[in-house]
Amino acid sequence: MADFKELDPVLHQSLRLAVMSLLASVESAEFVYLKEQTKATAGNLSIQLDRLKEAGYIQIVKDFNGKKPRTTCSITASGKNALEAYVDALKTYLNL
Amino acid sequence: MADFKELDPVLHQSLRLAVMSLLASVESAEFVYLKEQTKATAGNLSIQLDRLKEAGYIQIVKDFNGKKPRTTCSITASGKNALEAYVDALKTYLNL
DNA sequence: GTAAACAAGTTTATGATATAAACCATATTT
DNA sequence: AAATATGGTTTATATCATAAACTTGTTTAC
Repeated sequence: MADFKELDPVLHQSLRLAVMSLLASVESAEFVYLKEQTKATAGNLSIQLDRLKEAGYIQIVKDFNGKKPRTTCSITASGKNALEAYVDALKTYLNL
Repeated sequence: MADFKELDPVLHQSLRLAVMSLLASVESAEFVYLKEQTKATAGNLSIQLDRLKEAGYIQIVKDFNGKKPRTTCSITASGKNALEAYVDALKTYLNL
């Protein structure tokens, strides 16, 4: 009877989920910070941030901090909703 | 701070997770039953059951029910442990 | 009694994904 | 002026997920 809901494939990936989890509780976070927290490689993080952006789950703003490039990410309303839905769906799989 | 643990790649897939979830709460279940409950195609289910078996998370017994082939699956102790560990790991991603 | 349809799976082929490794541009240090 | 560091992006490959086709045998319809 569990009626397994579809798990959003964008969120059902560990690095993207970790990023979303981090972004859910802050105003915004920089690439370097996300990289440290998730222990991801820069390449992988770069790609997964792109996918989250393509999905409309995060916003990415690029500017310069002095002379250094800076990539700042923040979760969107749509991203928050998707994350909540994902958690709900997961609950039907596990008994949480 | 969250310290994102590795998510067991065998369990971090919806059909396999659904199967494990179903098997966790029953003595055993047949292929056909799992197929109905998960709404998976037979081919996909066949392959994912193999992978769960390869991982040592389930046992598969094949026999005949009258004249029909029957495939019966049950979770192993190792599978139960892995599922618990997976759920724990997920909790560090989401705040459950 | 044989052709067609059904049941229970398995195998194959391909398209999508994840990730490491290589690369680029600029800045700083030696 | 090399070498190293910073902040990323691009590319190449190996793995994975899944649909579609196939297999083996059984039941039903003609």
